[in-house]
Amino acid sequence: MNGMTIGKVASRTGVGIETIRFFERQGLIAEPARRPSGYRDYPPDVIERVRFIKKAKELGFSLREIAELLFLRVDNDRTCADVFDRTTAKIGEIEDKMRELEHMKAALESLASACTGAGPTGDCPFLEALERENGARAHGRLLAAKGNVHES
Amino acid sequence: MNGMTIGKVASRTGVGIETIRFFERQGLIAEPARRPSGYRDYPPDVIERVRFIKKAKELGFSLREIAELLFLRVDNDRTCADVFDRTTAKIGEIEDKMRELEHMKAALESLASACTGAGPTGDCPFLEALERENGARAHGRLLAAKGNVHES
DNA sequence: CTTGACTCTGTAGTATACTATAGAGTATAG
DNA sequence: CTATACTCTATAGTATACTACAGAGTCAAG
Repeated sequence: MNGMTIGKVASRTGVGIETIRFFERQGLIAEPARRPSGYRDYPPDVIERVRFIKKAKELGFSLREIAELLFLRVDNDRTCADVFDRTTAKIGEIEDKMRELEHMKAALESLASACTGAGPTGDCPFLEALERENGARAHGRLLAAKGNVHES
Repeated sequence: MNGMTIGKVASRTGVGIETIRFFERQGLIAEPARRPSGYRDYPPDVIERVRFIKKAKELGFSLREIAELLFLRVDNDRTCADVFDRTTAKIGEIEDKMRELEHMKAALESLASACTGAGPTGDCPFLEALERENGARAHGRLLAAKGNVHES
């Protein structure tokens, strides 16, 4: 029984044929079996893998980082504790991203509600809304993610 | 009195001098005032702006998208309703990113807990964990974000 | 058994986002 | 004053992630 050709994978994932071959060269997807003709013959699970790569890129992960996620496993080189550490580190990175997104979302919501009410106040309403969020955070909650504010 | 030189902005934001000039050429930060020497003279709020650009990039926004966020405002070209629409669209994009991140986080947590227990099961434990999450979602919650699964 | 769509390898080109360098002027500590 | 650090413009180079050929072979409907 044959699997999918590269064109099928491309159309089912919304990723170009050239890009899929590129991912293969970069080691992000395994070299597939070949048909007698030399055509690549993909197993079904390549679809999930390509879709994951696509999504992760949209979330700001580089192909190198995506490879790290994809190769998180216990094997000859990595102990279970090592994988656990890397995994929790990745979880931390993701939580950071989520916090920043939540922050941006709050700023945009503030901007949207300000818009329905009064007009613009300053030069960059979005950054002002973000600042209001920063202020709210500093007083009410975490205070994190403000960077080093002191002079050098 | 004088504001900051470009080197100060660079050290306080963790962004290179060349990159700040690049952001200026791209229109992401306004051309600053100049000192008699020709040196750029930045107001304090450029710090927040550069930090925002840096963070937004880490969240997978392109410089073009970041510019769109930065220029969300009511002016001669844009009505209030237009800004409201764009803002809510951006909020939607952010919510999508957050959902994906939550999904990845759950997969990684599943991977971390599986690791402390039994050994690896298949070729790519991470994608398997992600699949388990997909399954859980399809049965318990949203069912969204699975893409088009049907044949073409 | 041909014709049009698909795939192969290899190489080259593009877009985005920096990053480095040259050559000259400016600022400031000692 | 002068040495060293900083900044200027302009241009060129790099890394990442594709994207587009060229030229040849393969597949599948009619």
